[in-house]
Amino acid sequence: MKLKRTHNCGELRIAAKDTTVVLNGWVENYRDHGGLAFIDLYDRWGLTQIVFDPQVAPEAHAVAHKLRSQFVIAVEGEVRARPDGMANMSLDTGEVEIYVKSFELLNKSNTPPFDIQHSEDVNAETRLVHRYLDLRGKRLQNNMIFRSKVTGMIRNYFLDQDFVDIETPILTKSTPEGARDYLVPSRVNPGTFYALPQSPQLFKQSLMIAGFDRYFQIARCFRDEDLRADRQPEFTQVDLEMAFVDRDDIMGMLEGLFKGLMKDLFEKDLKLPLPRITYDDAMLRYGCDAPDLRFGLEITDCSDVFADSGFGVFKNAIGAGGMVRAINLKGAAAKLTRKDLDEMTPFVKTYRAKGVAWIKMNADGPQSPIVKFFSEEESKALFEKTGAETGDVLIFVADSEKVVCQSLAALRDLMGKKLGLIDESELNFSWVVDFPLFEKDDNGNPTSVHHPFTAPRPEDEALLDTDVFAVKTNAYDIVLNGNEIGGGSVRIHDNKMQQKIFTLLGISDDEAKEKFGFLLDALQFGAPPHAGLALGLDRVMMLFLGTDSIRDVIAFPKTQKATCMMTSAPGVVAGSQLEELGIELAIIKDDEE
RNA sequence: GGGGGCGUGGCGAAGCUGGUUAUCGCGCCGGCCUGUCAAGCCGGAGAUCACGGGUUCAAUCCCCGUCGCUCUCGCCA
Repeated sequence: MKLKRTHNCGELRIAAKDTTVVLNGWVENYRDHGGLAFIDLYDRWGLTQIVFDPQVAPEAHAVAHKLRSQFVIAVEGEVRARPDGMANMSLDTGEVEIYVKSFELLNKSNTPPFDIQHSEDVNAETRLVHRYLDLRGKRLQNNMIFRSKVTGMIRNYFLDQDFVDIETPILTKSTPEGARDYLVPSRVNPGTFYALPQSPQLFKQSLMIAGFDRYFQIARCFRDEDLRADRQPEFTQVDLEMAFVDRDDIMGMLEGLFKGLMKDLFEKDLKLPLPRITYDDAMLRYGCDAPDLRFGLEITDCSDVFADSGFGVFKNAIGAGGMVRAINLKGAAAKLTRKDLDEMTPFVKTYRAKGVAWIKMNADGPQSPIVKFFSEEESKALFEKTGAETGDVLIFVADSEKVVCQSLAALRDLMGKKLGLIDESELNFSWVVDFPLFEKDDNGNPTSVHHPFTAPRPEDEALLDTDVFAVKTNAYDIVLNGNEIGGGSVRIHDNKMQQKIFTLLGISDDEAKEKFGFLLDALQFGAPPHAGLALGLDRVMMLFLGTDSIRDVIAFPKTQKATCMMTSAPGVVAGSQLEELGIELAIIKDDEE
């Protein structure tokens, strides 16, 4: 190329008028008036209007009409102030335009398969096949640039705090529990496999034992599980670990990070310390361990009111070991129609609840299909307990604890939106603490709530021998607008305790040795007390950018079936490659039969 | 593994109680046009109605299956 740019497409202002500049970029749009022709030239910095005037440069003008969307050009021309009344104040460069003297066509472009600057409504297949074009659009460009800015700030923060950035292996070892692993066959060791890391957990603990007090990494992680709007098979964690610290040190470190980000990115002052709520409290009041605290609508347990109720549905649920809980939708009576209320039942069936009961507190008395079953004392106790007043709506779910919590948590979020209680511009951070160490799996056996390296609270250690499900941990999740964006814990740094936890999890000594032997060994060589946390960077980006899809914050995301539409990954491989790896496929493709 | 939504020129939509020349907007191609900025005016091209099967005299439309995208429950230590 002969014409190398002197400026980018977003930086020229009126002060540059009468100078000669060279711009490089893509043609976004052309408006050919036969005489004058205008071109919108853009790059990632912005957009500048180019003018082809036959009186200024007849040769350039003569070929300008051949330019098309996405052609790549270089123009040399004079910066001029736009004529009076012709400035475009919606553009940073809108007070100027470039009168072309000469230009160079650097490359042509096929007609793009969709409008690059307005791709929101285009079907996902087309956009993902041509991801490089979607990424050329302003929205995704801004998202990726924003992400780069944020990761830069995060790196600077931790480096300023004297953390060491250390890379850990991508080819590592499969571990039991947790998500399904992505496996990579070893050519040199036929029949064996590496696993891609679900997180650098064991490496960062090893780094603590190695003395790299204050480690961090922006690390790629891999989990072979089904995808969601906020879940990709490969995703990014901001991973950190510190030695000689306790829970509050980690939490304080994170609070400092977010305070800085909020200030630098949004010019908001984050009030510290962030609110803390215990896991038990969160489950009771919000039905989930990552409550959205932007609005109220707390859950009230009404089981004691209905333990002996004349309403069989409630009584039986309680009798079966379940519970009845309610949400008082304050002042919602006028906003919710009968249809809204009836639609809650199919909504909660997703969570295996049988239905939603409701009471509309009308001025002329409670309106409800169920209130006739209540005794006067029950009604009185209920209204008192839930604070129900005229104009409110009470909604109930009666079932097992899990179903009640899940259903009411989902209803709470739904109603928060529907009733307009959520300020979408708010970024509401909080901590959830004191998680249990174990929960019951399908067979009633203990399984880690966090991961098997989380330490029990010292004061709860005795419970490990008597009531494992009562043991709490110094684990902590950070929650943003009802989304868990990160979590961590104080780790086990004692070999005996680690072995004990493995035993409680039903991991045999042999298996523990095979899978985690190195960790058990390392814990015997002066492992310091340590704790850490991992942030889900993609989710943080989604929330900061206010987007509903994780695909909007990842340059080359995968589809729900975990394929890449641009590269067509995953793909079949040559038989010779399999042979080399000692692998034989049990699945034969149809067209090969 | 289960449930829901979607699939019609390049893109976005309409159509369908079964019979249409498959409609519209954008884009594309050609022409006109010297102040536009998602320019305007005139003309034109472009569609195996996702794929396969079935019902029917007749299927874009109804039924079954498959594929793809998407939301979601399970799953995600």
